[in-house]
Amino acid sequence: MPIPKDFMKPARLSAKERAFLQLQEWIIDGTLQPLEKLNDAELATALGVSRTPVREALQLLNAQGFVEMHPGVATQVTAVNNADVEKILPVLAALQALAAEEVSQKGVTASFIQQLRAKNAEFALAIESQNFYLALKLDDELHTLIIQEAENEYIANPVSNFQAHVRRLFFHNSIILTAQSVVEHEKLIASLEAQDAETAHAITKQNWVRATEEYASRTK
Amino acid sequence: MPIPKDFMKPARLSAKERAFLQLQEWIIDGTLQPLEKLNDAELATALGVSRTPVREALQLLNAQGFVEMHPGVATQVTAVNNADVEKILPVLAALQALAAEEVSQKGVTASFIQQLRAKNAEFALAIESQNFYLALKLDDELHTLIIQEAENEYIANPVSNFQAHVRRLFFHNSIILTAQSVVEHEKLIASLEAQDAETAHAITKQNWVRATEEYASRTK
DNA sequence: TTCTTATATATTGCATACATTATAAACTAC
DNA sequence: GTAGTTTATAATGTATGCAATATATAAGAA
Repeated sequence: MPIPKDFMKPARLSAKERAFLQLQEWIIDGTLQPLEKLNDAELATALGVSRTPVREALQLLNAQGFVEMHPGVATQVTAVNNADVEKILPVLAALQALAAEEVSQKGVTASFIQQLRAKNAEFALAIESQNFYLALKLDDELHTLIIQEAENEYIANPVSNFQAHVRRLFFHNSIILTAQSVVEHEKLIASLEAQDAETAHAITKQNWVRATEEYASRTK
Repeated sequence: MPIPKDFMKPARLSAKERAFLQLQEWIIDGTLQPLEKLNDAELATALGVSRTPVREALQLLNAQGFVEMHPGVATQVTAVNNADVEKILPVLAALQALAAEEVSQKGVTASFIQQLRAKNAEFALAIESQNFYLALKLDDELHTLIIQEAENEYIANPVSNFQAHVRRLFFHNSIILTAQSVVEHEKLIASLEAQDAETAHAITKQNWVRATEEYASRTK
């Protein structure tokens, strides 16, 4: 019986990876608050490992913009500026729109379209039941499906980083999702199906731009 | 006499930062060839430091896509796929175009426009004298000026990473620059001056898309 | 011979001790 | 009392030793 390789991999995570994932989660969900001091020795004992893997994880989080390092002074969680919604979402929109455009040009299979529709149906249910965190997660997954299809890691990597930042903004009450997204998703899927790259691009961008504007109007 | 803060900073770089910058440079300019094995102990002695800062630098390079790590086996320089030009440039174009759009909407000062024109003049000279590496560097600097003006680190960070990858592709003879860019830059500057966001966006995108197409046509 | 199993080796991963740096407190000189 | 200097402390940065892992080699049994 052939065992899929991918199944074996997650079995053993290195201490560094565990530390990274745990700290990132804590920063995103607010367990570790913005500007909170991160003493590596303290974190090491808390995570049951030595300082080395903790420091390595902190440096990666620093590269991702979740942690600020001041050599010889302190390491701390970065601040959360709610106004950053207006900085991130346009970039996320541009990248996701580019992916949609590329996928549309390449052409798609029927089963891929079916996957998207299924995910959008789940998304609609989550919105309807006002489970907004689940909705955000499903929205991410829907766009990630498209990005994986684009097979462009230069899009996929920054997008996955931005999604993490968006999740943190969500936990700090900076983002809202509405039923309007369900309609937009369906339009997006239809344009992919019709290989209409221009519309696919436009709709994807509109999807996040609208969210940005909703944020802006709420804060006025 | 007030000494500018920024002047003091580069004076002392940590061993990790020195290792990172040196290794990145070596990977970009081909001193360290694609797929070359990177033994951290070896690199440590070569750089006159211990394994720790070297390993930290390698992990950052891994996050940036310059290094591949296979735990317990080997660490090596990532491969260079010349076809990646067609993956990176559209993304770089999309991000730089977004920056140009934002700057255009915000409005610009006369001195900023003057800076851009000066840089483009240098760029034109470099192209004319067929100093293509200098030209690439000046092109980067021109677009970086615009990106700094946009004040959006979610654009600036991935772009600076992509520029590093593009420089590596240049050293592996995957990219060419032509005098056409000089004309496009001038059009871009004019559209920024006129606060024409749409044109600024379109020109910036065209600037790299054309380079991509030139690459594609050369490889056929 | 061929497949299996030990074993040796090389590499990365982790833990810990030490060095360096930056800040704040205490102390001295004026 | 205040300014400047010294000293103490706490944090990060670096070096080194050891552990764990993966691969290749060699040995042994079928």
